[in-house]
Amino acid sequence: MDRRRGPTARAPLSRERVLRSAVALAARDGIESLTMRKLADELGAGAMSLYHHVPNKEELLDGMVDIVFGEIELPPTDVDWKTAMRRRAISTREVLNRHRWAVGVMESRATPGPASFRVHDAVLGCLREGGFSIELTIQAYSVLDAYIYGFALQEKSVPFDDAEGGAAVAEEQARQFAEDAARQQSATLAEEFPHLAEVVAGHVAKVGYDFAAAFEYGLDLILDALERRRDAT
Amino acid sequence: MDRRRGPTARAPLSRERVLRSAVALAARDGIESLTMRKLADELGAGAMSLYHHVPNKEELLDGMVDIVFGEIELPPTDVDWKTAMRRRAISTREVLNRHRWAVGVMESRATPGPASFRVHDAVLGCLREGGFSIELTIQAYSVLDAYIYGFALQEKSVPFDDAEGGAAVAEEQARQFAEDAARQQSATLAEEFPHLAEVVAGHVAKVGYDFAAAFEYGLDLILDALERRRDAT
DNA sequence: GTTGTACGTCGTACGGTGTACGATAGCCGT
DNA sequence: ACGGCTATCGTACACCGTACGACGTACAAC
Repeated sequence: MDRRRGPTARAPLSRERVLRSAVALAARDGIESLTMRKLADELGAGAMSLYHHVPNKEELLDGMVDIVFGEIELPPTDVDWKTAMRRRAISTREVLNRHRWAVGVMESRATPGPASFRVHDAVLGCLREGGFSIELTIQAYSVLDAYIYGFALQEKSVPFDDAEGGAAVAEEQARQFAEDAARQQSATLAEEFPHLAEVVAGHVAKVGYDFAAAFEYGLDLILDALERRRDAT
Repeated sequence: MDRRRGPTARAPLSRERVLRSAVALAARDGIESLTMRKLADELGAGAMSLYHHVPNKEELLDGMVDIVFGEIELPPTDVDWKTAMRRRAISTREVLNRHRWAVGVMESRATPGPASFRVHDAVLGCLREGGFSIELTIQAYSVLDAYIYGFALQEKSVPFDDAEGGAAVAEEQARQFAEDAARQQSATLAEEFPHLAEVVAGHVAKVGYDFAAAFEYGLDLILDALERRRDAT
């Protein structure tokens, strides 16, 4: 059969096309249903054809992660370090939120790609030019990235997106837990975990929880603290 | 055959025993080789027997995570909030480091167990009694946990444990990357990513990288910043 | 002591996974 | 025209989670 011409023609496979299709498939159906066979179907190809453009599934995931890194906005160079880092942090959260699977697969993946190197380098450069010593730059980088990825990790394991949904889910979860507690002889939620109950029932369920706002609050807290460390001594 | 007496006797299965064996197996052989069959072998039982004590593998993982949470030291109540949170944060990092797989499986797992509730409640209580408002307590909890888990996540994806190993690996990685760059027409690492090169070659490779120290530096930075926020207004 | 029943155990089997291997078919330099 | 090269893909294998049903045994009722 002719693979290049005619109405049944198909664009030729390539590493780029394979990776982009994989990202799209993961976005649409979730990472756990990203299968070599499904991915090949998506591309109108046989499963084994993929292995001519990607050595194995591990490296496929590596490549996907690097595509995600490529979507992160580099810290702008025409503003002060603080707003540059702020922009880049917010962009990173947005990207990790758009590709929720990415946080999960980044862990256990030790070989970063070029896009990853690019943002690491830009961030370090931004801090150095902002007047941070090498030691402080390393620390700042460590704290910021830990916070960003950790926040994305928490956010990922929560089944809602907006503040109102947060309130609803919190209420539901509290109700269900109280039910569980009632089923056995144990005390109710409010009795056994009073502080948790106070927070959930007394605040989150009332005003909801805005992830974006919470993220920026913590981010500014860290940025301010870093600035103080930089100006000390 | 007699399963209860004689030299071939074997302790009866139970949810507790299954979970503990699973944690041990994951610690020994890595989480990716934790298989229902292997776990059953480990317990001297058939694979399907496990399903009478655990509904499926997902809930097996949930149970394992809760065992890990149970190892986290609760914030002590006889010291001020700051040292209590410090102790608990360091303990959490140690536990997540002892069970590297835990960070990876926590994500995507949305139903927390009793041990998890216990530490959440204790942390919230510690902050509330430390004089934080409900809103600030939620923020503090969010920032701290994001930092702790994010740090553990970064640490996990690094193949060494101590500072000297860090220096060695950094050097090796830099060398390998330079080699990759040389193989194509592209510039060398130092030319393309100057800030990265500066940090890796100029500092990490020289003095090494001490994860524990870095963690505590960032932790104190955050704790100090939280204290300032609490005392403001 | 007998028997009915419920439960813990496990052999087998099914559908799904990643991927090794070898056959095939089109392209290009000669 | 033709021989190598490379991309494609059908088939097969080992391994995974787990549904199903047979089997042995503990225990309560009689």
